[in-house]
Order: sequence, then C-alpha cells, then structure tokens
Amino acid sequence: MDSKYSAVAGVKDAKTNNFKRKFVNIIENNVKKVKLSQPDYKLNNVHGTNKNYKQTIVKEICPVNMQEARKRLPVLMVRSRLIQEIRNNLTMILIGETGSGKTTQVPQIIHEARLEGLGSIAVTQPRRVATITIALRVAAEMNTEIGGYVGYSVRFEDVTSPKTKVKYLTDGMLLREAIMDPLLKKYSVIILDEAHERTVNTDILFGIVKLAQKERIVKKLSELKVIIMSATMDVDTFRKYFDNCPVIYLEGRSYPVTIYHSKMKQEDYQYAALCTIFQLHATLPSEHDFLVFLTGQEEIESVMYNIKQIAKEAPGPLIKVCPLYAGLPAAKQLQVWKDPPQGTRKVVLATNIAEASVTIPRIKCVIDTGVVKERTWCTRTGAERLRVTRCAGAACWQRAGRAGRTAPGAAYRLYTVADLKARPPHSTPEIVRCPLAPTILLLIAAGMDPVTFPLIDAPSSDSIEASLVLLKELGAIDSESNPKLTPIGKKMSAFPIDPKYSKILLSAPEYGCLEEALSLVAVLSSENVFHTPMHKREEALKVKQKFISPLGDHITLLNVFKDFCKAPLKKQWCKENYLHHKNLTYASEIRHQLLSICQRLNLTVSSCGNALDQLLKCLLCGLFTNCAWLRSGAGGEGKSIGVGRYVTASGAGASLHPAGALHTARPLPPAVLYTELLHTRRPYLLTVSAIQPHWLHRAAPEYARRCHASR
DNA sequence: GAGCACTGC
Repeated sequence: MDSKYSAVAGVKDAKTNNFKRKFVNIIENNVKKVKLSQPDYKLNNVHGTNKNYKQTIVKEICPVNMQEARKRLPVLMVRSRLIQEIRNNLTMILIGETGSGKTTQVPQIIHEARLEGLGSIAVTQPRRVATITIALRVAAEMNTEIGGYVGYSVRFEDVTSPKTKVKYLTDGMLLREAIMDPLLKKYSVIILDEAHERTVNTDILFGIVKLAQKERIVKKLSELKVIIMSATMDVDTFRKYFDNCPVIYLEGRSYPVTIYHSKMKQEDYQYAALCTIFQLHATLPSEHDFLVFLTGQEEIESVMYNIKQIAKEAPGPLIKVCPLYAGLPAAKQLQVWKDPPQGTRKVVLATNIAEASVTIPRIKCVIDTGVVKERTWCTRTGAERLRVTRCAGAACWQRAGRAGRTAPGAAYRLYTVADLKARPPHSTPEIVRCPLAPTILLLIAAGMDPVTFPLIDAPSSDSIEASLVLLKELGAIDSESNPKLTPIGKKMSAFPIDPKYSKILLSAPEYGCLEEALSLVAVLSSENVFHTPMHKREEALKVKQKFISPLGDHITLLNVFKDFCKAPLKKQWCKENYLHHKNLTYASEIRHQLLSICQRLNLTVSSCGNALDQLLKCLLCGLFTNCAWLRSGAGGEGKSIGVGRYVTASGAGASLHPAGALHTARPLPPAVLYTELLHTRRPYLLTVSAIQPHWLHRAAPEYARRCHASR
C-alpha cells in the first residue's frame, strides 16, 4: 500500500513511510462531539444582479411550506420578550447561532409591532449577495413586492422607495449615508448584523450609531433604537462598549458535528491534509462530500494536482476536485454547486471564502488545516504583508460548522487540542491592521473627530497619525490637529474610492486626461484583472504581451480596459485573453459611477490621446508617496543589494515584481511610481510605471522637497 | 524571476 503514495509530488518532505502514521493519528482522536447549527437562508454564491438571477433566487428561497418553516424558528419563541426589550431599551445585543432566523425575522417582528413608528428599519450586512438574497426572502415572506415595504440598497443598485420600512443594505452603504446625515434621521431602528465579523465598516458604524443616539437625545429628536446581532462574539467587550445593554441569546437549530483533532503536531499541513483526505476517502460512502480549508490559489492548485495523482491508484470511489477561491473566474466557481455524477465524491478545496461568504451544500466532512492567509500593514513604510498564520478559535468553529449545514457531519482538524486552546479566541479586528486614510477621511466628512471617535478596538496612534499626515499631504484636510476638510477634501470624500485615487481624478482636468484617469482608477479600484492558472502560465503570459506598454503596468492596464470596452463578445474575449470578465465588468461599473460624480462636480472630461506621460504625471498627484528610486550600482545586470534594487521614500528596499511590465526592461528606469508595496516572499513593487524624477516636483512640491532633503 | 486571503463604497 505504501508504494502508491510515492506518487505525491510537489509536496515538500512527502515521505512515504510516515504517510500512514500521520493518517492514523489524525483519525484516532475523537475528542468531543459538539452540536452545531442548521442552515439559515443565506444562499450560495450567485454572482451578478440581472433579472434571471433574481427569479432563480426567489424560486430557491421560497419553499411552498415557507410559513410552516417560519413558525419553527427559535427567534419566534422569544418574540414577546424581544418586543419588550426593544421597547424598554435604546440598545440591545442579540446573539443567535445560524438557523435561529434572526436576520430575516427580527425586522419583521419589529415592523409587525410597529416599533419603528414613523421612521424605517435599516439592517446592515457585510456582503452584497447576502444583502440582496435576504431582502428578497423577507419580501416574499411578507408577501410584498421587493422595493415596496421591503427593499435593499447596495452599490450600483438601490431597490427602495419612499414606502420602504425594512431596508437591507451593506454596511458600506449605510456609512455613505452617514456622511450626508450623521444622525441617520430617516431610521428609527438600526440593526447591525454579523457584528462578530468586525469589518472596518461595522466597527465604524458602532461608533456612528452610538453618537447618533446621544446627539438625537440632545437635539430632542426621535430616539434611535440599535440592535447588534451576531453569531458568537466577545459579548463582554460589546456589552461594555454599549453601556451594559441587555443581551438576548437565541438557540440555533442544529445538526451535530463530530470533531476530530490531530494527536500530534503536523509539520506540513498540506501533506497532512492529503493523508486525511485519502484515509477518509477509503472508508466513507461517495455521497459524503469533503471541504478542505487551504490558504490560497497556489496551494489549492498544488493539492489538487496531488489528489489527482494519488487518486489514480488509491482505493475508494471516483473523485471530483473543485477549487474555490475568490480569484477563480465565476464560471469555474460554479462547479462547486454542481452535483457530481452518481458514485463520485466531490472534494472542494477552498480558501476562507467558504468560511462565511458562501455555503456549499452536502458537505459532510470538513478538513481544517487551521491556517489562513492574512494581510497586515506596516505604518512606517506603507508596506503590506501577506502571510500564513494560524486562524483564531472562532474561525476554527466556523469552519467545523460548515459540515453540519444539511445533516450531521464531521470535522477533522489537522492541529492538536492544545494548539486550539493556545489560539486567540477572536481574530484581530481589521481596523487595527489596515491603512486608515480612507476611513479617517470618511469620519471627518461625517463631522466626527477621528482622534476621539469611540471605537471598540482603537488602531495605534501611529497609524492614525500616519493617515492624517497623508490626508494633509493630499490636500484633503487643513491640519493634522483638529482637522477640517478643505474644499478639495470635500470633493474627494464624494468618491467611493481611496483618497489617493480621488485626488488623481480631481487633478486630471489639469493634465487633460480625465478620460484615461477614470478608466485607470476604475481598474485599480477593482480586483486583479489577470487570471494566471498554474498549468497554463506560459500561454497566459504570451497572451498578455499584446497589452504590455513599455511605459509600465498602468498603461498596460489601460490598454486591457480599452480593448475590453471595444470587444463585442466580452465573455469570450476575456476567456481567450486570460482576463477576469467579472472584475473588468465591475471596473466598468465603477467607471460609470465615478464619471457621474465627476460630472456633478463639473470636471472637464477630456482625453490626452497618445500623450500618455500626461496620465503618468497625473497619477503622481495622488500617488506621490509611492515613488521608488533605483539604488546606485544596482542597475542593469548587477547583483541585487539588500532586499531589492529599488528604495522607497520611506527607505524600504523592494524589487520590481517579476510579473510586471518593467521587470525585463533594460536599463531599469531610475525612478518609478508603484501602486502597492507588498511583502510576500520578498518585498515587491506592484503595478509600476517609469517616471521622470523631476515630475514629482510639480505634482507635490512640498513633499518632493522634504523627500529630497531626507534622501 | 514569482505567484494575491476576504469584503465594501
């Protein structure tokens, strides 16, 4: 039996002899059984918002016995208590496991009791797709048209009317509304759902609603009820933050999930995952689908290759492997929801996209590596870092729960019980590990003081300071202490994008290149447009050549976008060119939105034609802090010094990323403009264009002087 | 000469 496992390829230290041993260790340790919950209404990852999509959803989420199913929801058992608590308190916390029905039922309960009075009820969600599907579900349950009493609002799509009393919206949308009206006067009840996820937007909203409650009392306006809803969370922290408000716990309806822990520490989790997959594969019936949590595209592709190799000789049914990560084109993601042929087992290899964002049916068995790829930010150099870390306890439980959505299941954890206990219970909230300039600009625009603004977990003062300095340099605020928006800052905050990018758009008329700047900023604000599958890398790179500009990556992206707009059959064209149709479509929607804001601000939209250096100079107006200079003696074919050939304004060393357009350029440009400084294996400059050093003096004279003095 | 987790306006 051992010999067949020598087929393991591409996995480090894949030693045949310990395959069996590890495998047995993982399986023997039935540590404890826990009950986890049944599914809620959140639907699968259905992308796009066209008409077909909505019809499909309505069909799927409205079973004939919907009213019967509703009656059994745990939340309805506490209905009268809930109404009473809401009447008596300004704020409350509702803890409910998945399947308790809180997201769909609580707003209906409030509306049926007319607790919202003359105002309306807002329910926030962190994700677009969930926002839309839940709103459709609730409209169906209330037997009304969507956009009537029940509506939703997400970016690019507002399906509400003056009649709307229950409005589902993304937390980002409510935040945008708060800029226009920080007291959120049209709402009498605001429900912040999925609070445990602690996204930047929800964290900010906690503070906004808290201040709005107080201010409304001071101004003798109608009161604002706030309900915080969450699965599991650090209740004490939240309670303290919300002045010891009452907490109601809801039971979830649950299927049991049996948890198995590894007995000993696994040195190589990829290898351990493969061992576990094939151990289980040999014993479990083929209808039991597997879900394996991994960290990224490369890892998923590598494990997929190994599974296919081993499966050729391993005992057990046929295997269908489905990769699932956000960067995978939508058409390929859909494979995950297709039932495999009779007698074939589906093995889904997913990133933490499968943890909360999407739900896969029929998963009976979760294999959890216990790791996640996390992005952190360095205040001093502005460098971001992607690294694999052990995920928090809450994430481990969330992953295990994915096995018990439709029936009892099992979760195999490739880490020990001691390891689990040593983990932090919750992950670090996003707000303490990301760049803050966009958030701070938004707060100032909403009339808040970013320094005293109440946050549950405050970022370091260094981080806040760095963002204020940047906003001052961008001309958005007048001073770092007691900051007020400048006229430019006010315009910048009108754009739903990073302030560095809105500054580019506002500077573009001066360079006569707003046409091009809009396209480029839209692409930069979207996701990566290139898709490079491992096994077709050569071909993908060859196809990419036709877009590449000697000026660098920015013009290359512009070329891609322009050709995309001209292409008659866009889906087909994207497939042929290894481009993401979804992300390019998204970019063109963003461009449309940005254009209408520019027109509202009376900016002159003109094209610079072939004078593309105008566009690069314009980019520098927003990205002037992102310059790097070639190290002396490091040009041409010379050996790299330190960590890279370029050095940034903050003194960080970095190299041009090998996938970039300028990587093979010789001689290397003496100065470059980069969009991102990302540390993966080494620090790399991403999305880079060549610039003339003296351009910086015109784009940001003050900054250029300081920068020159310190270099 | 390497590879980018996940959301959102």
